[in-house]
Amino acid sequence: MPRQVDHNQRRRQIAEAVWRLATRGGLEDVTLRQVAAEAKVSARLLQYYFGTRDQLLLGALEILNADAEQRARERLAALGQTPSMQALVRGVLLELLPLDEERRNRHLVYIAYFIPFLVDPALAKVAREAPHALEDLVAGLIMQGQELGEVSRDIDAAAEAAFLVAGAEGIQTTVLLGQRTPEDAVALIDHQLTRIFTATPRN
Amino acid sequence: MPRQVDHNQRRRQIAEAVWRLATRGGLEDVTLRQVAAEAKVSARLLQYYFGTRDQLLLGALEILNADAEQRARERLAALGQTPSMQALVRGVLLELLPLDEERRNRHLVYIAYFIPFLVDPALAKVAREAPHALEDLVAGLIMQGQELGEVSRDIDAAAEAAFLVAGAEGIQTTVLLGQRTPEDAVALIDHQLTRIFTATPRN
DNA sequence: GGTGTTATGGTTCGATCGCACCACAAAACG
DNA sequence: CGTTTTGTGGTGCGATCGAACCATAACACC
Repeated sequence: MPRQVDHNQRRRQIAEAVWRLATRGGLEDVTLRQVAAEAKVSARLLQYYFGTRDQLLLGALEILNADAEQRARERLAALGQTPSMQALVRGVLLELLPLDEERRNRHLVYIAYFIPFLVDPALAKVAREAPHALEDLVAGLIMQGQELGEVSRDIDAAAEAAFLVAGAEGIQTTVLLGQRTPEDAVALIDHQLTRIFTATPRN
Repeated sequence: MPRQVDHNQRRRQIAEAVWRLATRGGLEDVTLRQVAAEAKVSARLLQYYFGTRDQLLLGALEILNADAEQRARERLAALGQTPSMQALVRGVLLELLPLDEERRNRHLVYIAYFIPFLVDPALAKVAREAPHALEDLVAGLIMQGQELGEVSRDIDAAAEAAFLVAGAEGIQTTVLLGQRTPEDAVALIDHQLTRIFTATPRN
């Protein structure tokens, strides 16, 4: 029956099984047999599409990252043509929070991968760039806010951006553990945002 | 040769082996045989002192938590008899940062345990209390700072405390990944502290 | 319509896993 | 001094792991 199948779709189907297992029981539960059963394919297919187990884990992560990036872009685009800098920063930070099943699972997968990130050089390279890019993005938005008069000149954009991103990441953890509701998490973010974005746009 | 051995020391010796393996390769590398080899005891001893593998993981975590608590108390006591509220909050937050090998490894162990925390009810109970207690502690210190005039009355103590703890936790992650130096991490914390603790003590 | 390539299922192997079980040495106790 | 308790090593079992291997059905191409 072959040759009419969409390889990307197959890889995605398998990758999603990896995510589900990783969020459910950590990386140690991501065995070839379990993935095969979860994805409802034969174990042989995993080898065919990804090769070894390490390559499977890496491949599944890359697909996840590509997904996350696209979804973030979509959500930011949904803010409209001329959003305020505050709304943009808010959108970026909220992307880090486990506000829906998709984002929750994504962060669980990242946590499951964390230790390998520190050890395996191949994985480390994948992780190195993203977070710093986020900080720079937020810092740039705050500085634009200063240009537009939405943010006081007294604010240290870089320092505040770094702490905002770090804070969102930390809050994410508490939400995952059930120590805080998503609503409280958003409220904490907004509390900091209203502190930083005090001035009214000069326009 | 038995009966003159210190059980607590033996358990600690084994627990330390668990930590080392967990920080090195995640929980999936913490097998009974590996732990036995790392702790330089026979595999049989693990069963004798901890029982099943799950109990071993849980026991090792409890020892780690007890350690962390005692070390934190020591470090806070080292601040002197009448430290300022700002210094106390700083001490608490810095405890969350991987500033030395001990704290770095401790946080790596926590990350390795994170997924099981969400799944296994026995582990979940252990984790549930600690972080919230930290937030309450910091919030209390900030409110004391308001009483003493170190902190403006306009500050929302609870919200700031939550964001400080979350921020410290998020910064910890970036330091572990090598994206930020420990010095930068401390500087970010201090930047927020000097914002909150503006007023001079009324004496 | 053969022929080669692509996609898939099934099976097997050696290693390793958690854990139960057995043997025994040293101390404690009567 | 004998017996019980406590601490330790070794070994074996059933299950499962990752990965290699074999077979073959469906399509592409000529």
